[in-house]
Amino acid sequence: MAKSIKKHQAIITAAISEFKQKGFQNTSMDQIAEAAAVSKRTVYNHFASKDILFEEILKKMLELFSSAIYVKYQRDVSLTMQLTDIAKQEISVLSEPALVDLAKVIMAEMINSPHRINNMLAEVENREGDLITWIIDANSDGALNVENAPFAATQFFALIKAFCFWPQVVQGQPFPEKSEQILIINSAVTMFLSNYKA
Amino acid sequence: MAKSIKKHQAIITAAISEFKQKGFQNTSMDQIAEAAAVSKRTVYNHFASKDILFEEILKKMLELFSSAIYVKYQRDVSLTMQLTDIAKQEISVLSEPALVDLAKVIMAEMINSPHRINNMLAEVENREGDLITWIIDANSDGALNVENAPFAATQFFALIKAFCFWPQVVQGQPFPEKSEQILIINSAVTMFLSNYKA
DNA sequence: ACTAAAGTACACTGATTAGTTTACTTATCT
DNA sequence: AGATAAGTAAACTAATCAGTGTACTTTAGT
Repeated sequence: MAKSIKKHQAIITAAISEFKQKGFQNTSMDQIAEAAAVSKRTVYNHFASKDILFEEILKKMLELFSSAIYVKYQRDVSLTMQLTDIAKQEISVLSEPALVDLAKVIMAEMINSPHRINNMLAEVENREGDLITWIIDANSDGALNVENAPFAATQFFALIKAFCFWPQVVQGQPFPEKSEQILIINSAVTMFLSNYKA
Repeated sequence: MAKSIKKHQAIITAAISEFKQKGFQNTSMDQIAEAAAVSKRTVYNHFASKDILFEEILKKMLELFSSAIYVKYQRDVSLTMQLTDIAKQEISVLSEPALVDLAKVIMAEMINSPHRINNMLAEVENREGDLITWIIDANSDGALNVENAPFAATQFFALIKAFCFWPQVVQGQPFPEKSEQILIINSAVTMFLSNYKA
């Protein structure tokens, strides 16, 4: 039943588009149905309620961004290069417009249903795990001098997100140009290493 | 007419309390009236519409946080001490629960009325101005070596807000203890200076 | 071609809510 | 005390919206 799948997709696509324009609360099921060029009844045949539709969409969008950062500490590669690589990977994730959309939708729902939101946003936020293990490895190799790896990881990402995430989410600012990205990354890496290099 | 003023205050207090619990959209005027122990008609006699009530409250809350950071670059005081002082002032502002409430309410409205929200949040966010001038002064005194003062100021505050603002707003985490605050501040100051000290 | 699943159009319920009206009561000021 | 400004209670309007029921049509698989 290819038709059914197509309709299903159309509903999801339309709902994402509407939600990110107006938020969850301000989007009616009638609007979604119309945007999807589908009858309202069909929307309800695919998704039992507005809440279920919302959660399935959040889940779907989250999957897009659950990819881990690929890093492994390498003794024979300069710390600067390794950290730069990590930063670049993070920026390439943050630069997805869909991620900003997701973050906005989630933020807008924060007050209304914090329970539903918290885990999800934590997941988007917590791409720090891989950096933490990298730091620990570099540390036990004697290359870094970090007492608190999670703390340091948060600091490193903070130096990136201050330019490449929060301004976009909160103030709708455009994502920094490539040249600015390089500045941001280099400065974060230098700052981090000038403080934590063993 | 002291009575009238009291009612006015009660409405504002109740509205703030309701908004921060449920957001703007999810709070009805009946609920506000009830929480203020006031008739609904009285609410409308004081505030012509729900939107006007909302904007007046946002204005009022913002005033609470428009205080500038008090800093002036001093050649004869160590950079570490001066920066630590700046960080402490920033943290004391961020630690106000009312600020987090305000930020949450604003975030929740972001999608629905970005125009209304943008300037306001920019104001809450932009406490950086004073640090920028401090950096410029320190720079021309030869104590720092910063090419881009606003950029550096953003970095410095990012190192604080990553622990003392965003986790509270987004995930409802508790504000760090005094002992943690000291760690955060010291680490931010050290990191900043180890990179930018002339 | 036939059948079953899927989709449609549309009217409907029930709940919520911003904002109003009205007839009445309570404070405040002189 | 009497006039006036403010507050109250409760019913009401008009709109929106989630979700349902139904009778009908389209599509897909065999």
